[in-house]
Amino acid sequence: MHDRDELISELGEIFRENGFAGTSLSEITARTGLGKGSLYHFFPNGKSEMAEAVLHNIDAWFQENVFIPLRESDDALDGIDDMFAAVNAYFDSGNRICLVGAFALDNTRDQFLQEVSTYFSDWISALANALKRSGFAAAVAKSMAEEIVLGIQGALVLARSQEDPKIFTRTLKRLQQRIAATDHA
Amino acid sequence: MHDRDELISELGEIFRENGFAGTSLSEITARTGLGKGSLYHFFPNGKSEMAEAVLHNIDAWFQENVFIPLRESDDALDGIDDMFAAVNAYFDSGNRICLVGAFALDNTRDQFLQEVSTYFSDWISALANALKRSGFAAAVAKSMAEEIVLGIQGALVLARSQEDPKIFTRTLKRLQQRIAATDHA
DNA sequence: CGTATACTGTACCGATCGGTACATTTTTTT
DNA sequence: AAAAAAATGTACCGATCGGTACAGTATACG
Repeated sequence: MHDRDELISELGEIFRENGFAGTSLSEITARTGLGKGSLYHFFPNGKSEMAEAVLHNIDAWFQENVFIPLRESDDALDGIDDMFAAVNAYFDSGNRICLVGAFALDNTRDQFLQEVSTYFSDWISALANALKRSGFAAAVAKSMAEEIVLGIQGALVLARSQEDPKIFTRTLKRLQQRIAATDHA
Repeated sequence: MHDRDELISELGEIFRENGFAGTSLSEITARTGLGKGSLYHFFPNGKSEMAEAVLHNIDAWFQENVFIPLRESDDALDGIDDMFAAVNAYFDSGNRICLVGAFALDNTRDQFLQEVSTYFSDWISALANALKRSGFAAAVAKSMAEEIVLGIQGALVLARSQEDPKIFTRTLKRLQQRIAATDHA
């Protein structure tokens, strides 16, 4: 494991596969090659601090690659296009789930409530902002943003259930298409 | 615990809250009031047989209350309306998650691949069938059905992440609305 | 160089894990 | 009532859980 960032993203993959409760320290030591000594040196609070770090990394990635472009791109529609491209890359064209969404579903959520909650609310508000800037009325923008974010989450669930990542990519296309097809007031 | 059915639905709630990996036998004995002796009498294969039973019960409920009405209602649009009502009731207006969707996200899926996979494919195909009967072209019906099922799953994720069940109910309304608003070929 | 600091491996902890064995109790059947 | 079957409580199993202690090693820095 080269650096801390690489370690944290490997931790993320482990949590994605097994869930938080389903991830054991022994799997972490096996997959990362790090002994408990090292692990607890980097994360004195153990498993939950590791998950915090992973969530923080995810947040930072989305801030940089999705939320800020959405809010600050000169052309709002360009920012939205960039979002779809970034999201498609991040979720590996439907082969990778959303860890935050997975955490949200069971009582893991309660342990990371702040992170889980703001991840989605930031996303929706950044996207609504871009839609508004692109000409939609505020209420319409808010509603569309919610629909898009939720559509992405649902597509990830369905894609995995069917072992068919194309469900995700075609959903992304449909959502993107609908923005273009909708009246820009 | 009156009967086996009541036991199985309590098991379902426990799995919903904790996930499969996060559910311990000790929590099950505490919540159901049944000792290990009884539990292993009813489910000789332990936790995974309990989950199988829960998934089977869910499937039976959806078959009866959703899939069959969708396929066999005299008026296809009535069947679809019934689906939305049944789904809203089942997911307790956004206060209850979809266990199958939750299982789909992590490696729990692999242990129940058949059940997870057919739950969604049955749902989509039954809904697509009703949409087709109501006048949509086959390809459109298939696409709409996928969009609706995935929208429901995404809404459950988002609602829980925000502790706001209204996200679910308003998504249901929007999806239902869109069927009416779309050209019936 | 020497010394402080960062990192790591190993042994160990009590608690809990899922599961088994089996005798006892309760219920059903005759 | 007697016998059979279903259901249950308890004690116990080895394995693994997350976490700690700490000595040892590597690395950075003066």
